[in-house]
Amino acid sequence: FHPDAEGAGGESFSVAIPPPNVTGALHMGHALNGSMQDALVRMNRMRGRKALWTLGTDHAGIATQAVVEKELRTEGKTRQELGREAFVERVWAWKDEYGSRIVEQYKRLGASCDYERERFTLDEGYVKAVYRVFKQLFDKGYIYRDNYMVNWDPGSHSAISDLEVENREVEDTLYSIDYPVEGSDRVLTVATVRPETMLADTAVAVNPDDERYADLVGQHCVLPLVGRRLPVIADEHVDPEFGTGALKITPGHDPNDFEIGRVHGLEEIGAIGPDGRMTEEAGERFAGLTAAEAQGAVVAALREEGRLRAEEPYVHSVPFSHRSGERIEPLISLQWFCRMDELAKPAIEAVERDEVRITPPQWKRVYLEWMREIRPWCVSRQLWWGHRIPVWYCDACQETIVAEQAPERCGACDGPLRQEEDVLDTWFSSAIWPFATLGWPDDTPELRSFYPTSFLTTAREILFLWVARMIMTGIEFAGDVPFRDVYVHSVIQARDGRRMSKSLGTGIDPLEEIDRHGADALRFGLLAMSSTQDVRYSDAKVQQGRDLANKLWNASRLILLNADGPKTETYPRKSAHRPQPSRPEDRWILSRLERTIGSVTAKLESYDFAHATTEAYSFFWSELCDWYLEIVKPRLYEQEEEVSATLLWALERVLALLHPIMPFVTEEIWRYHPANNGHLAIHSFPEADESLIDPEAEARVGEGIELTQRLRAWRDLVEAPAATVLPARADGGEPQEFVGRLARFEFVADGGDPIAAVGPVKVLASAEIDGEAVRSRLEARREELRSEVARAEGKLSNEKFVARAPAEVVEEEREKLERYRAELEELSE
RNA sequence: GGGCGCGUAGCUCAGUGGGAGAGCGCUCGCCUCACACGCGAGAGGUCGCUGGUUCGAACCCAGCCGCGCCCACCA
Repeated sequence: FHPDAEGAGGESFSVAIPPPNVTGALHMGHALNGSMQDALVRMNRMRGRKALWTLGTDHAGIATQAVVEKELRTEGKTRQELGREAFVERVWAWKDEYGSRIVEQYKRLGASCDYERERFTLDEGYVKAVYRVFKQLFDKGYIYRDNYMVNWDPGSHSAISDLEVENREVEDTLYSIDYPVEGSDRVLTVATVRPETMLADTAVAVNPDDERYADLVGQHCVLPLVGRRLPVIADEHVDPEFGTGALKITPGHDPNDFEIGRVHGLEEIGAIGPDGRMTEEAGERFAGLTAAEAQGAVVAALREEGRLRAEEPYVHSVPFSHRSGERIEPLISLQWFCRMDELAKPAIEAVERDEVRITPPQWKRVYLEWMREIRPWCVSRQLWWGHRIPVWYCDACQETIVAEQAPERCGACDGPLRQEEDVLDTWFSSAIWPFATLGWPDDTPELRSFYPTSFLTTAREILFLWVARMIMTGIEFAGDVPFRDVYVHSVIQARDGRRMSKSLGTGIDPLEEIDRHGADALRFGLLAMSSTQDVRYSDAKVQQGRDLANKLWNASRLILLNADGPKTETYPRKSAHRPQPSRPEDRWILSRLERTIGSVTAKLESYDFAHATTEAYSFFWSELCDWYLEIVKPRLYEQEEEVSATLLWALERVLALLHPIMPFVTEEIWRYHPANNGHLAIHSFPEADESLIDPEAEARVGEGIELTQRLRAWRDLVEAPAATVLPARADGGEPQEFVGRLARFEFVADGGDPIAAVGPVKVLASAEIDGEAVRSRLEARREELRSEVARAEGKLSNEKFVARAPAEVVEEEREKLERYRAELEELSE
């Protein structure tokens, strides 16, 4: 799993794993995603490509800091008490102890990652890459610092990006509050679900076309409880239909109002602080209260003053932190931002031109639409765990220095420097994962050999958060797209159709499933149930995988213990060589095998894992085991050479074909195969051999199989005892040998009058058969045939059908009619 | 508010213009010397509803009903 870094990118096959959080445990999403990546990595490795699957973990700023802070709390400590340096040391200690857990779990899944090249988003070389990127973006003028409205997460005490916010429906109370108009007895009634934010109001807005208030624009209201004069402004954002058509403007605590405020040059007041408590700006009465407490107090005060016009329940969507689950507090703060528009341009073109192909294709449009309206990215976080932003301030001369390495003193005044306290958004570092893991910014052999990577599999939820950003940084910094293909896979839901989630208790632990059924079973099951649309987790599919592993083992045992003579020598013994059998059944299985190889391979290559797995399954189970092995058992027991060669060859190819999906059991069986000359993981992957495709043998054996099935069905219908061999006569040539053996019929030259006809076979009378059952069976079949004949005749007597349907369809219908008529004729004798 | 997707056998899902499929479950018969995690044979579906296009519709089009997801600054 550790390929040499040599040669150009085109000769290799490389994949960068979506780095799991160091705090994480393997969940079903990892397991599915890992199964897909491993299937393709293993297939390409077997094909002789230099296959690198880079593994690593993400430092996951908020999540990891939260875990360690929780640990501290149980000791009665806080991170503030510990101080930044000691706290960060503590997190590293935690990482050293627990950070490899998820890596070990990937091993249990069978992921063929390069465990010797494991990376971490905070390891030394990676930090260098992050700082280089920050510096270059700053120098280009993309990164800047600004006071701006951000999503403040009171849970993690940090700003978070728009993409880390989720909206939930919440029932709040909508309060209507009267704002008296200065120098008049009129009032403007405004509506709000957050009355406490009124303390930071700096205007009231109405729609410019709203005639009701036209005369008030330019006048002032007086803010109740506070007494501040608020200008009445006109702005198109105000919907005259909503409430009274008057909107309180709180630029400090509402994203909409912030925009309006900037346009109108309004004052921005912060009445709620980063700790979620009211600030001095809220006034003496409220300062220090939590926002929720303040809400109660403000409402009570308004009620007392008679300003509260109405209260009504109101359902609307409210932003919550995806990280901490707490309600977002929009507020203005000084943060670092990254302009995205310039970076987005080439990333849009790359996808438009299919330099990055997105599968399934509908996601291409979703990506493009989002990218075309991309907004600045707030990249700073008020955390301690992460990449501390490489910016230094000189308090003496107000100089700001951005550098990849810590400068000693201020370049301008030689004064002392202090580094920015904030760290970078975790996604800032994961955005450069595909090339930073390969050693960028150094020109390493790995980078030359393995960049760009071959493909990325992902759930759609991180298409914007991660995938889009990797495309942008890849083009900007590594000079090429980070991957050629993006496959957006389905989400595996809980058994009841809900999301799998820890908080809902709906998660299914893949490691428990591995314990229960084996990693191969889980991998098979996940691939079989996956598709492009969401599916419920299916225990049955995993069990199907387990059953397949078992079947592989047992069928292999039958073959390996009997083929090719007694096994006393150690392997490698005799190679499985390409057989050239003469019997139709041998040629049949080889033909079916090669077709399956071609089809399964094509499906794996196009990310159609569900069909690839089930097709391989049904070939192996139904055709190879149920039919071929049963057909050839007598020859196999005699260790006949031709059947041995055919079976060993087929087994080798089936094991190799299935290895990318079920690596453990196939590798283990391979140890016993006489052609073994090393690990199956690096054995060659089968390529469909067209010369073995044999339509003639397929047709001939197909007939035998059909006849066998009809004979067996007939036996069941007439309730013939299972073990009894029934006498029969075949007019016009005896069927293939296996038909009689597998259906338990004995063909005799003569033997009296037939009691029934099953295709070309005449069943003869015998003591075990109930004559009445035979007669009713015959009648049932005649009825079936009469209805088929009627259906075909009806179709063919439709002049329009005959005239307009394609000739071969009409011809097919005629042939069917002939066949059914002939059989009916026969049975009517 | 905009966008995407789904509704097919009891369950979970394939099938996207020419006679309805898989796995599980169910019924019947089999401990047949690889496998009972098995073998053989079956039952089971007006393909959400209503219209339309077509010689022909689960499949294409329109509308309706039900469900899910993503995006979005109406207090």
